[in-house]
Amino acid sequence: MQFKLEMEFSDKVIKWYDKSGRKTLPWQIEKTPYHVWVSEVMLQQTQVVTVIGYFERFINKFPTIEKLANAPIDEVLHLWTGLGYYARARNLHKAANQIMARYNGQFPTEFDGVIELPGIGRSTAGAILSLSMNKHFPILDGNVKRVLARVFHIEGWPGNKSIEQQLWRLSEKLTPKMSVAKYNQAMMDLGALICTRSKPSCDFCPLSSMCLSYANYDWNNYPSKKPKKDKPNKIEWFLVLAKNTCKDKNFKDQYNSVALKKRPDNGIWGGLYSFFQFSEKKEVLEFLDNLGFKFKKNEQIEAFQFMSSFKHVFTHFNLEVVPILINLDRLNVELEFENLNDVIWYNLDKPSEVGIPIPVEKIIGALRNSPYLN
DNA sequence: AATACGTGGAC
DNA sequence: TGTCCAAGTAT
Repeated sequence: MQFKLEMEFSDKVIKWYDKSGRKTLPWQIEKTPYHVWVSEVMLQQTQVVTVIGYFERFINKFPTIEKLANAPIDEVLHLWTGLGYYARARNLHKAANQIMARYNGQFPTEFDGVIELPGIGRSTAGAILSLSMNKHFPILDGNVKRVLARVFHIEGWPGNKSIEQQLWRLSEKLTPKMSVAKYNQAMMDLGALICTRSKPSCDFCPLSSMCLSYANYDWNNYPSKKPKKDKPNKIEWFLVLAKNTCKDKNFKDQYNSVALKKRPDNGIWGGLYSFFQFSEKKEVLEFLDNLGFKFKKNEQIEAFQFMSSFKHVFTHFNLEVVPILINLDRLNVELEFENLNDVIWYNLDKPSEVGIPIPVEKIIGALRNSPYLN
């Protein structure tokens, strides 16, 4: 009895995929473990339309696991700039090196070996093994969760451990022995194209005849919403130290450069290059003092140039960014950073290939397109 | 178990 | 304009 329902479920899903599923996304052309791996990681919490360009640039730059493993981490993060969740890029790079060391550059083919790699959890491991090797493993991404929660009326927020466990059991039970690759891809496509978050296209859904949410017209209640939480507001001063700002094109060796510092590998924007950041304004002055950078009172006013502040929204807090520009040329001083680690002079005309957070990109863009540095 | 981790699409 | 949340994982 149960057996029949499961067969019917996967059969309908697979037949729908043959007619209406996606088959020509960039990572579906050569479904190697490497391509599927990179795409699955990029697609974590990120929409397909955003990923496509990043995937193509990434694979073009790092065509093999070996090339990725041997690349400098800054280059990897450069290709990830703007995609967010930068730990994914650091873990990808780390995992590539593990694959070189442990598996001679061949992507592991056993579940235990795959899930051991940093940045790969149960769902991503299942996706790689099924999509690229047709191995029998279930997946449970946001799409599958939504489809299953609606069809079977699974109550509760899937972020809740026990709810997630229920969904995993369902996914295990429904995943067919045959055609796993097609079935898993079909479930993701079904969630992305038909069983969408809002206004699902139930008229075109192969599962409508067995869907409890369709029968009750209550798809909006499944899956349950995430509990709301207050987002704190934070403010951060970005110190923009600029030098060599001569714009005379006939004068060689004159560049527009700003100082950027590599952030620690853990925490927000880990491994990316940002301006010196301070949560208190007075810390900016203390920092300059410590560099031996003494201001006279009136000099300070001339030296500081407040650029337009702006808001940047994260998942878990709102950030107001206040860029403070100091044009070192005007002060006729030279700051030495020899005593500071991980500082680069980022040339606005010849950008370094490093990872840059979006707010830093915005400030750099403003410098390029405005008279700030003239 | 709950929280940290980015950015942008959709409505 | 604000809200939700997208092919999740690590700690």
